[in-house]
Amino acid sequence: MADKETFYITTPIYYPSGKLHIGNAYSTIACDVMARYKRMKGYEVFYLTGSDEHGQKIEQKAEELGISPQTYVDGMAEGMQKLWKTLDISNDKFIRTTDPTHEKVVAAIFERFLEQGDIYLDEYEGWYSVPDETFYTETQLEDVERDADGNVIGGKSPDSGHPVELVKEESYFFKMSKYADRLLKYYEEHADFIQPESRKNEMINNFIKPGLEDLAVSRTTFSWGVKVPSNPKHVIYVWIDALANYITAMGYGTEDDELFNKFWPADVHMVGKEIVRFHTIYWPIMLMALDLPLPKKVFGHGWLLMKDGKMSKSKGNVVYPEMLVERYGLDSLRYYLMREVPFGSDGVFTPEDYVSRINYDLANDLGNLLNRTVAMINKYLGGKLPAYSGTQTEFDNELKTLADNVVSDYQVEMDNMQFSSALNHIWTLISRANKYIDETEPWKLAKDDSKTAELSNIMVHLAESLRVSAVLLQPFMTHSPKAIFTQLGMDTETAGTWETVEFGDFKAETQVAAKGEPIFPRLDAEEEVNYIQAQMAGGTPVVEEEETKEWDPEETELVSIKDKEIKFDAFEKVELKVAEVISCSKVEGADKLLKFRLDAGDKGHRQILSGIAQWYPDPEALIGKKVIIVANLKPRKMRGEISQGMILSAEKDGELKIIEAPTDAPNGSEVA
RNA sequence: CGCGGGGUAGAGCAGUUGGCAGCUCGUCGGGCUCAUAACCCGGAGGUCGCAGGUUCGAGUCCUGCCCCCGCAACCA
Repeated sequence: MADKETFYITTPIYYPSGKLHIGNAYSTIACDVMARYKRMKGYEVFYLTGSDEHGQKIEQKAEELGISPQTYVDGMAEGMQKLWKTLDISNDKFIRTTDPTHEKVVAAIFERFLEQGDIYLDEYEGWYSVPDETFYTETQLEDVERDADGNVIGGKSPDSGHPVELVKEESYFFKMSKYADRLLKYYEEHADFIQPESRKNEMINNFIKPGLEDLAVSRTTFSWGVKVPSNPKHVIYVWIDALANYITAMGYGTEDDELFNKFWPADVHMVGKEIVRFHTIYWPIMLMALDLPLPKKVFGHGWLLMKDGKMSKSKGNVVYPEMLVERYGLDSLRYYLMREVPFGSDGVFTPEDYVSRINYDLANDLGNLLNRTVAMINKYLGGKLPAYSGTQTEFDNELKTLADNVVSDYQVEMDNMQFSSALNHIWTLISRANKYIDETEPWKLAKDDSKTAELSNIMVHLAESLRVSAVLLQPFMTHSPKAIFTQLGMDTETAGTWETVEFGDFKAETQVAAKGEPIFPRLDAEEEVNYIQAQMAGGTPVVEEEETKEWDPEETELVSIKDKEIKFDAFEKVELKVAEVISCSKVEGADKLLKFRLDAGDKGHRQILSGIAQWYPDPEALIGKKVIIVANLKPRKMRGEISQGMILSAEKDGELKIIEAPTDAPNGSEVA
């Protein structure tokens, strides 16, 4: 007996610098659906997710909070795994880049690259952008400045536009260019390596054809990471560390590499479109250098956007999955995400869509179909359902034919990870079944005792439609399919297996549930839309009836936009001062910026730029007002003008209002 | 000429290799009574952003233009 076919699928490992939102849940659920589908079809599946826990940002974040980086990431990793549990994610392992075995293997991989000459040490002059914490190559820079001989003497970061400085730092480099030809050849020979197709051209045209630059793979500016064994002042930089998780998680490079041998190469790396580049260029090259087979597919999915653009806390449009699960159930969330967004392109979340989808698809079509079917079987047949015995009428034939088509169409879509389309197909069967009831009019047959056989046959066909739908829904929904089998009196094991996916495969008499509870209760659309919006806006739910209770401040749930509480000393570092507006005008050629001349008790006046022009069409009206500024913020240039601080404003829904200080507060007085 | 994604029914979207323009919701009308005020049928509603071109035939291919949205510019 041959071994089962294997299937190895991964999510990106998430960087734990904030609370996970619905977008992260989206990637992970998508992988989960795929993993469950493959398991159902008999594959031996390994599903990996995890967290990427090194780097400067983590180091800083932990410092701000006054805890060690390890303590910080421990907490974040725990939170992440709790969320995956809430979402019924069926991952086989959760890899952390701070796992000792991972760190050990990463260090060994690095040393091997060094020995092979793939990595070399150079005291390298690079163009470094401080705010981005990133080095750029000459070809990446924007607004490049050159001297008379054509040598580059300056430029701007392609990410933020900040001027870059020439920094001399010792760094290790990976010779990417060495492998470029082999990589292109791999692309050619494996047409579906990068999906969707459009991203492949983007990679080739933007990065490979212009010539791959060597990649800096170590840092000396921070220490939270894997040290280079032979030169411990260097920390291995993110990509070698992070990407290697896909093989270290399987035991590669250790004595226990059974999993690795069994499952590598990965069948699918699921990634967001922003990191396609690292997974389709650097990762394959690293694997070539390790002499390992390359993954079969990298799928770059789109983003789940909000109606007014990308999710952002200041816009008040962040949706957290926990809230949706708690109020509407997990299956609804998983269904919505997989149905609403055509996989590969971007999708939009709106509360209206969310509620509609639940009501129309889940409550009205699917839930109600089950409910009316079970009710009729009880009412007309005493709850007894005979075994399936083939099609009797033209209506039966049509229904069965459609079901057979759905089963095969479904597989095509699932294999291509077109989850939305797969669900679409399932719903054509559900709709057809609802129509079948109208066509066959069971309530008429019920009045005639001689028609019991006919009636039974109709009910069996309905039950089979529901059962097939439920089988196909199993990767998407972790509760409802079982509830459907149970209400129909079917054994959840035998009724749900892939072997019985065909219409008519389930052949047993059953006794249905005496009273079928609706599996998806219908929602009051208006009320629920309001509820979700209130949650998105920042959390104060619509409950107001607790007025009468005595006020206990300890019980108040403090609503904070930032993720973590800060200690007092972190706040103390910020210096706030009262300043008087001496003059104020729009910055020439800038839409949003106002330029303030301020008396903040300095030796002379200071200038601050603020992006609030939109709300103050008459800047001169601000002259003489007292404002509050952050006085010890590092000055930076904007639009060529220096800005020496920041003016505090109140923000709600993206609208800004300057906070004014009392008019009799002396200029320069500290706000404490 | 910064990069990228788009413009198809009132709204949100599908439209594979060019071959009668579709889906969901809404809307109007009808049917049914088993069911969660659910279900089923039918109608109305589209210059496929604009202008050219290729073709027997273009939403689809080619050329030019217009507009919108992300990102980056300027939001500390």
